[in-house]
Amino acid sequence: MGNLYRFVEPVVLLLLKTKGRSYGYDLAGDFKDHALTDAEIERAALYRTLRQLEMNGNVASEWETDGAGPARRVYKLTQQGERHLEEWASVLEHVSKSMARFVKNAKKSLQEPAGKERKSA
Amino acid sequence: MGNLYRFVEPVVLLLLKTKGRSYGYDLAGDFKDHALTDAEIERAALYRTLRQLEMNGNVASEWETDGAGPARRVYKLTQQGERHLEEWASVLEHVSKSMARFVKNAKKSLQEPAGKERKSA
DNA sequence: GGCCGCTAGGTGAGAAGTACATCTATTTCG
DNA sequence: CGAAATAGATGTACTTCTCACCTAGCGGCC
Repeated sequence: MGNLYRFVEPVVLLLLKTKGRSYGYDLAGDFKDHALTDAEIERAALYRTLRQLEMNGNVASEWETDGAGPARRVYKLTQQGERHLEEWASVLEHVSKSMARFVKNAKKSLQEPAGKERKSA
Repeated sequence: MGNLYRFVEPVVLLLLKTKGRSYGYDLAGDFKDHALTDAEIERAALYRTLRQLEMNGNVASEWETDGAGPARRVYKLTQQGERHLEEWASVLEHVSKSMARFVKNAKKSLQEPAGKERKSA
């Protein structure tokens, strides 16, 4: 189904909520487990999503220079971001149910052995 | 979540499967009931989706000039289209479950009264 | 007849979103 | 030193989406 930035956003929000604080490279690793798509490709989406989330006040970041390796931009959820996650959850709950309903109907229709869809012949 | 041609496609496929045969304007009416978005906007998506589906051999069309009003381009599902619907069903089943899982986790995380996400203070 | 409104199908074009490649820099390890 | 891992980011061509807009047939009504 492709990458869909729109779906990267809620996952980032949830990961930050459960992890408390994290940074891009680390989150990229977690995405590999949640694995809905290519990890290679998510990277660009991930970094841009994080910055966009910060622009909108849903996360806040600060540089962390101590510890090993290059500096990391560490993010955490703001209160607004938490509300945003709630919104996402309710949107996705609705979408999920719609899809489940669709699947149920599709399966039912497909089961019918070339019946219903004949042209009233 | 916007319009998403990608989601117009499976719904069209299913509608054609259950209705047997139909045309753009008629399908647009059905979308109003499935009502996830603006009916005004779906229109463009719908017509383009139908043509694209035909290009890919998932539906076949013919003009119907009899009956009242302007001519209609009437579509029906091909066998390939039926398989395509099956594929969609299995993709959406998976996505639906992923989303449900996400929602469950999000709710659980959000419930915790400012617990887990503290910075080990 | 002239006009409105419903039915019907369609397109142009700018905005938004996406995919992939590529770049910089720091640190660690052999 | 040079390669690999860590870390953050962007350029850009491409696809998809949105919205406004267009053509045309037919029915009814004044």
